[in-house]
Amino acid sequence: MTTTILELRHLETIQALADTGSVSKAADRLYLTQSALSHQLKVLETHYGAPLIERGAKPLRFTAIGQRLLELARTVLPQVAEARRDVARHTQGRAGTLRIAVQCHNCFDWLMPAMDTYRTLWPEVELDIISGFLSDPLPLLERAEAELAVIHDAPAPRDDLVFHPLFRYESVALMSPQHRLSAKAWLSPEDFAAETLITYPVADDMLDVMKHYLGPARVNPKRRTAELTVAILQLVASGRGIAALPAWTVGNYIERGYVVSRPIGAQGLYCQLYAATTRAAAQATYIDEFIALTRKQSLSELKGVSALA
Amino acid sequence: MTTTILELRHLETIQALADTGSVSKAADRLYLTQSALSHQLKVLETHYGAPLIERGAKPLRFTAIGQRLLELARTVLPQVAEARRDVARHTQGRAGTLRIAVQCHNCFDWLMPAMDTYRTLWPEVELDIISGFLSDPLPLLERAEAELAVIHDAPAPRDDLVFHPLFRYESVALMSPQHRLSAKAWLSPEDFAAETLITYPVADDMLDVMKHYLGPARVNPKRRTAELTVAILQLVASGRGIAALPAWTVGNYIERGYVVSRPIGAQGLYCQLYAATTRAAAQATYIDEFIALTRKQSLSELKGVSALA
DNA sequence: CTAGCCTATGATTCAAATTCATATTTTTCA
DNA sequence: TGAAAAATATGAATTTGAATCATAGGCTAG
Repeated sequence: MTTTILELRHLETIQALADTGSVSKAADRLYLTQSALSHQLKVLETHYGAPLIERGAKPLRFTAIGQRLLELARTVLPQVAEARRDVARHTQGRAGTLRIAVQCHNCFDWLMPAMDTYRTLWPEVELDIISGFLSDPLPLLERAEAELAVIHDAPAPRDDLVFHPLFRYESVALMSPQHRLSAKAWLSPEDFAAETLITYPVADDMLDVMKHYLGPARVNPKRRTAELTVAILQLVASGRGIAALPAWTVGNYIERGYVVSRPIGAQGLYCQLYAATTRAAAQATYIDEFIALTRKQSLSELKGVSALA
Repeated sequence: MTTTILELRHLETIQALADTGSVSKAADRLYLTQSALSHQLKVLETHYGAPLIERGAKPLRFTAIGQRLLELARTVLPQVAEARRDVARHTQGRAGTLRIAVQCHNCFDWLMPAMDTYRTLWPEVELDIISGFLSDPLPLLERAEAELAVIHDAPAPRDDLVFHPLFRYESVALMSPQHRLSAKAWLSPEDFAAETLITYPVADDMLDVMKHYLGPARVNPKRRTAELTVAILQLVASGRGIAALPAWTVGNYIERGYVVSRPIGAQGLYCQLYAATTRAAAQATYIDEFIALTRKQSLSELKGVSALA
């Protein structure tokens, strides 16, 4: 009778489809294969006897019934999420603390908006940022001085900690539009050698370019440091050197022609962010939700950011 | 991450649990086994680490988190149903006609309320009742003079028609409280033999007692007929004879002591109602929904009615 | 205490969702 | 336009997990 072929899973898919604009990207976000979503869609479409999306449309358009199901997803999924939170509040202890240890300057760019959203969902959770800019924040977790640590790259699996993938971003080289290197399609380690590299005043292993590109290539350019991103960009714009920053931090400046960006290496330099928690904390819904929310919000609002397996 | 263990299926289960007050009854309603629901519950409960229902409570009480999920089900499921209707309106032709052929007098008791509810959900569907009180309404389906026929008992499977189970009800014998047979716990065919049987003025094979009980026993009591249920009951109450009617039609009269009821046969006489449609009509969502709604509403509002496999 | 009803559970079966491998289509850019 | 890259579709294999079956355990009422 009321054979409910439709499940929440499908609504998640439809929402991801709308958010990402493509089947493959939606699959990434949902931690599924593209094939899985394609099959899911086919099941729904044969069930309804009509397509949900218009095949061969670049920004992915929904048909009328696709729209209607999307609307359903948009109203229903938040209600489900809210119920989940309420249930978690009942089953797990009342409130909780969430102290977040961050390594990198730029992380504030996405952490702050995510925290703002989170606060509306979990008002009772005490949120804190611990920013000593330590090169290794994991000991903070062990010593129970933080519940969550944002770290670069996937560390070796550990018994006591869990690593949750956040997202992947591209670090790009920045230079003034007049800079001689702007003629190149991408920068090699040698290109950096003769330049002044403008960075935050932190250790090398906290700088993506050094750790993953120039370090392995044994290139160590001259340095100049600035505390603030704007200061770095100002130095870059005035030709004092080149910098390397995550693509998302500089989108505006590039659009305005203030500076130009070039890939680091032929393939570009991609970096990965993970959230680390203790195994216990990973069980707590309020922490789990913070990670999921951060991930989702960052993926949809930051440029040049993509999902991570 | 946001591992949605919860699915619409679970919400359906929780709602059925609340509606029926027991796991087994809920299973019947959902066309699942009791075991299936028990397993479902266990999955949810181990996931949340807490029970959803209080074990060993007769009318089945929900825990706090069970309540919360029930609340979710009650808000979400209607939204999903509405979306389903909207999608059906898009994919299948605009409006539709639904002409219902009924065999039995009593069917109006549950058909009318169901039709009222249905009209609010599918206002564009033209609803009609065809009540010639024919003993076999199936030809009406074949001749496309009706879209749905309510019939007694499961007929032999046919290629061109689909039979949808509606529900099971008990037909009970009715007599005045002073009647000598009221001393018996249940009535045998012989008990009927010496009595006057008061019935609607229709053929024998449309009367449950005759068709399924007295007919096979070759008992053919004296008759007296009346058009209206109240008239039959009046005759019964005044000792002019006994009657046999579905339990749900006479609930009030029995409670007030106007008449008393006794099972027909030691096990009671149970009858089955089915909705028949053409195979094509069974595909149409608006017809399918009518059947589902009728079934559900009758099961929850009529006394002495139970689910049918 | 026993019969009857309801629920729980392990084992098995069955269905369905996902992945894998690959084909097909579409897009991009030289 | 052609070739490479990206995105999507699809059949088969695999894996997951949901339902049933068979049965045991509990509770209630007579």
